[in-house]
Amino acid sequence: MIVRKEQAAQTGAELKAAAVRAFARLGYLNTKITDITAEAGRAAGSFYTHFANKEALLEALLTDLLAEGDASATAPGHSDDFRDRAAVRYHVASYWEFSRRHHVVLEALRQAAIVDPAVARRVEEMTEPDLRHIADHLAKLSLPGDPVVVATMITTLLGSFLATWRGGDEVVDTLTDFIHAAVGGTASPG
Amino acid sequence: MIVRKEQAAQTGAELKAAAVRAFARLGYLNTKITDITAEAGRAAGSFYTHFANKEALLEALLTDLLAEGDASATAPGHSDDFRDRAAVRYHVASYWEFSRRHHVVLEALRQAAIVDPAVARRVEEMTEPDLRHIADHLAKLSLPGDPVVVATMITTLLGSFLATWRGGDEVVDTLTDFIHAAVGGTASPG
DNA sequence: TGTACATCAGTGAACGCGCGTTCACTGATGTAC
DNA sequence: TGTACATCAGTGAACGCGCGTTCACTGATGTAC
Repeated sequence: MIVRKEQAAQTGAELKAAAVRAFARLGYLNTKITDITAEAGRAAGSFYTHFANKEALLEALLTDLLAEGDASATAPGHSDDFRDRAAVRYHVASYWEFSRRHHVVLEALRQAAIVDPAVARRVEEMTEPDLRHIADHLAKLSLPGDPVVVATMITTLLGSFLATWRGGDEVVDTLTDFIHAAVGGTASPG
Repeated sequence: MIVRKEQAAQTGAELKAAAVRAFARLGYLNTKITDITAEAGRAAGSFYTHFANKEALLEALLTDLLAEGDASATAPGHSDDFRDRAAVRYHVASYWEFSRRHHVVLEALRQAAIVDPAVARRVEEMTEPDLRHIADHLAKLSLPGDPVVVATMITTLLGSFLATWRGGDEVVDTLTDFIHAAVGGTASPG
């Protein structure tokens, strides 16, 4: 039998889920190890059977997130001409959906990055492909500024705006219009 | 004589200046009281002659910042029609200049806000007039979205982008073009 | 299948480090007369 | 102006709280024979 291993994995998963709930309630930086174990209904010491420390748990959550991201990443071919409003909307909507699903972990990463430069670098590396992706799309347009700078503006705008905004889907359209117009897209009838 | 009082005020000012240097080097959240006093070349206990705690010192820095802000706030009349590129640039440049001068304190406030909801509220209150100011300008335009939402996008973009970007003045122009185009301004020759 | 021993997830009290904060003390500045 | 006392900024060692982390212990699961 391998019941014992499965039990342990299960407890580890429960601790991660409890951590996400605790982070959502208290914020990553304010969450103590005992907040997590209490949320999971376990003893304090139990935490260290599964994770070396709070940062290692966050790393595990990041791994889960990236695994899911990769699964849905290479989506069906989409237009990459940002003069086309639909192309912009596709990207904004993807980003929005991802942000909405994972906002607790993303916010936790942001907070961890503030205190720990190593995490900051990690988050940057993680964000870099997105940036490159968008910059590549932008390179085809005739922009007033460096494509990388404009791409940084767009990801910054999406990242921090979606992180804080507690609105509905109409924001996706407003963001789309904003960015579409900003990169010189043709006016849309809608 | 009032030498003693002056001396104390002087030391208090030195501690604030040392704190800003320490925050710049370590980040607000990572800075310990003794980092500040060491930076100022004083004993640890000296701190409490001037401030109740680290947050009180930050509040003092905020007061200084607001005082300076008010002094230069009501600048000579500027165009408030955002279809006019010069009007947009004026606002972006003001924001940029302010951000650049005070980025350490602004970043410290951001960090403090993460850990303490009371500070978060304070920062929001402090930012609110700016938001209203911009929203008012935008209300005159025919935008695709709610002016307040668009204004939030603009301040979010400026705030977080300028906070992280270590570039020169050419960014002001890129940001101006980005925002100007986004709010539907007419194309500019420059 | 049963017994004796080994392993290991989980427990929770205790330990100890880091750091904010205090406090008895010093020496210089201010005040009273 | 001089003396005696009061005040107060500044010192730095010590205190103590909060919390991350450890560790001896338990009881259940797994293994050997």
